[in-house]
Amino acid sequence: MTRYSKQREAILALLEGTKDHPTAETVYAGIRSQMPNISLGTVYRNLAVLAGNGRIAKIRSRDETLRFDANTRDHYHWQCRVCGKVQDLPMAVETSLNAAAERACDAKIERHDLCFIGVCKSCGADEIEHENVERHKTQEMWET
Amino acid sequence: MTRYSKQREAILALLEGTKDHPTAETVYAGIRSQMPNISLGTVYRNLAVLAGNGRIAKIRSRDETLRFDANTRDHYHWQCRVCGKVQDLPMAVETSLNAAAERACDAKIERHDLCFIGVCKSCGADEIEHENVERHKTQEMWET
DNA sequence: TTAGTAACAGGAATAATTACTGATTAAGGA
DNA sequence: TCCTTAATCAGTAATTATTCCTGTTACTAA
Repeated sequence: MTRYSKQREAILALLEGTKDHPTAETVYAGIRSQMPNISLGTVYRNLAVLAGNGRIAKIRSRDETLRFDANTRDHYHWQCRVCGKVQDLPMAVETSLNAAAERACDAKIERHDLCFIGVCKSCGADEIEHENVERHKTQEMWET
Repeated sequence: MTRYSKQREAILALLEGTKDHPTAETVYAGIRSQMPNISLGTVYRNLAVLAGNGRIAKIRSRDETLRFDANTRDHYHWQCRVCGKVQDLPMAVETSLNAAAERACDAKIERHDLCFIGVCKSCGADEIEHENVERHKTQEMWET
């Protein structure tokens, strides 16, 4: 039986009030300003409870730690590969992909997670040319 | 300067010889059978080097730890939400999605990671009905 | 050969997350 | 309104995944 708790409400409210996808640690920092002695364990526990309820979604982008999102309507994300920022993408979900995937494997496909990788405008501005590492003969040999 | 090493070669060979997407720990266990005193740190370091080279790809599915894949051609994955297994999906990559995404955000989109979620055949067989948790009035109230 | 340095094994350190403990407190019933 | 009980809490210890450090080994180029 899930019971009301001020802490859980605050966590949900924080997530609903942001367009970001904060990590557990970020949620903790945010809640602490209004509830100074909440514990990190409580944040983790409630994120798990809320995710279990389907009130929030856990998302995970490449190389990143777990992030949370109060927008549980199925939607896509994109991440800047330079600064690592993750954002919602206001575009329609291609549900037809699920059927296509199901044709290609032996499973009942229910949904999909899609994250685009790119470079955001501000990072693109000062992006440095990719280093063109000189490859040594030896390396080429075994790297073939 | 990247230099030849037996350990790195073994790690790459193991990844190339599997259709799985092993975790670092799994790679470690696999290599240890043929090279008993390789260290876990070496596995991590070489996975990072190989991923840096583009020889392998890091993949991350929801709720999972990092996994590695020697197939660096862009391709999709699917994961069983019951047993957690991750597999390749033999279907074409929808590169047109990148352009669609780019229209929806202020960034240069380069690629995308797509992972389908479903239930594999063997898990589907013995899947149990989702518990229909009785919601209490109080919970409804604050959960609205 | 040998100097230089990438890579190694082993282990310590860090980061993220989960589990435990005893104290609180919401919720339903007397 | 007052109890009972179990969910939740704060605080902390433990675990897990990953990275970093140290002294040693062994490719490579000269």
